[in-house]
Amino acid sequence: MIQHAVNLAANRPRSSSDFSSGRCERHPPEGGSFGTASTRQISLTSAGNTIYREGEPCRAIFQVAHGLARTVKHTSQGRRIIQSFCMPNDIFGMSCTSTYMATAEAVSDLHLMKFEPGQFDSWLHNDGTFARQLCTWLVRNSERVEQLRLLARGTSIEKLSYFLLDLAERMSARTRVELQMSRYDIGDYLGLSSETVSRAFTSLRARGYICTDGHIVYLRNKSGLQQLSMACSTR
Amino acid sequence: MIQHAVNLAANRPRSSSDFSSGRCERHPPEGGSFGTASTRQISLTSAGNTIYREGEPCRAIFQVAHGLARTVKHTSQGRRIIQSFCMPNDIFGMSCTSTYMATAEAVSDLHLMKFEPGQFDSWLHNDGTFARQLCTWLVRNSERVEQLRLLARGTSIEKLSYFLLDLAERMSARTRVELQMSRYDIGDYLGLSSETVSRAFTSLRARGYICTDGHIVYLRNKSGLQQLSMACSTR
DNA sequence: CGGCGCATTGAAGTGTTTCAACGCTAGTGG
DNA sequence: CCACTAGCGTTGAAACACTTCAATGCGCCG
Repeated sequence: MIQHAVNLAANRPRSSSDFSSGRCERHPPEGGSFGTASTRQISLTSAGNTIYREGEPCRAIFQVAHGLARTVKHTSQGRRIIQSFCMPNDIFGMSCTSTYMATAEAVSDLHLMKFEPGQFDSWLHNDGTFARQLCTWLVRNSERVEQLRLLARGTSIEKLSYFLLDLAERMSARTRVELQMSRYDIGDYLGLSSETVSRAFTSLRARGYICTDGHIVYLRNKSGLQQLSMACSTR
Repeated sequence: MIQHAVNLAANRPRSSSDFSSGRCERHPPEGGSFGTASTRQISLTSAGNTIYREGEPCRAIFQVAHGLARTVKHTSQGRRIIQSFCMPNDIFGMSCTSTYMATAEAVSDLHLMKFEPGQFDSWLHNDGTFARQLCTWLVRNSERVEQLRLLARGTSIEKLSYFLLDLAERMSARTRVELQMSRYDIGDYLGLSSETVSRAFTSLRARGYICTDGHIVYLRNKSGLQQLSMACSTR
């Protein structure tokens, strides 16, 4: 069934969920865990490297241990969309076909846990707790992707506000957010050009909502950002 | 875990998959099925009715037997987004919280199968085949939602072309598609205003790619439509 | 028959993209 | 060691697409 690959890690479950240890927000552990020491392999990848390409047979499912990965798709006409940024604990590489549905790349230097795709089927079939955790993860993931669709009608500034707040939350950061990705990446994630993203940054800076220092962003007025992002979110 | 509600039925699995009978595209039945006669209840709802509202406690998970439903969300500022159109065999009403994450409404007169949400957990926990089918469904659903995100950068005409082809495929229609939803619905699904949708229809009509007769659309040049939709899809 | 909702079309306004230019930084090779 | 190059971020200006507001026509239903 779930043989392997489509990206699940589109978004990490909010706040403190930790799939690999069997914990899940609002759903405390009930035993069981995502893989065992014997099935895990840690691999290192450096920034810019491709982990796998869309269409390749799935040889592994990954979970980020450290660093940032992205999964990307290209339309037939060459437009690029970033499907997800994968942060520590995020899973990617699952699919309901036998090939990867997106390309995965290391944004920064990366520590990855690797799982045998074949294991998933048997865990799913034999371990009820695992199955429920995975399904919860999948449903939550759907919700996050849906949230991204809600952004569709918003302005670039609203989208960027949402993006920054979301990033801060996923990184468990209060006000200091390190952007490891480029403006192009952000644009391809939010459905904007890199120039528009840049202008949105400038605008938020001019309003005093954020200030930037290289790749670090300081959220100076979170409630202001929240108000902006409200326009395109349900929270 | 999956207690009940977020809409899963964002999109029905491509072509002939039939979740309820245990069949799934590319994944033939392996026994087990989605519910049994004893757990099913058929309910009827007429066009325009609300099936449940966002935020309500989930009392049931639904599968469309006949007709069309939609699930909608509203941003904090009142913008409406249609999350999914649910066609026969589509499932909706699942969530990883105990409340519905979207509102479900009947677009046309509707026959629904109702399932006890509590059952899901126990099936998931005890029936490995059910778990794998559900997870496959969820992953496939994620892929479809991702596809909708790919549309983000396309023009209104490209989006509408994709929408019409997708609808035809889901309805197993060759060239004759009955639109049960309004221009507003289509707009809120594709992230466009109803006027822009209307203009896109006019444009496709002018090119001779489609012709319309009331709520019926005839696809006159499918390869032309495909070429247009290519810009914002991966197929 | 009147009223209402939906579809269509026009025109003006707005936001984003595209093309272009420039500064900055980091990495490279002479 | 330093110029050189390449890539990224920023900003400007023009072009483009979509939205918004407005008006009209149509079909349906009470």
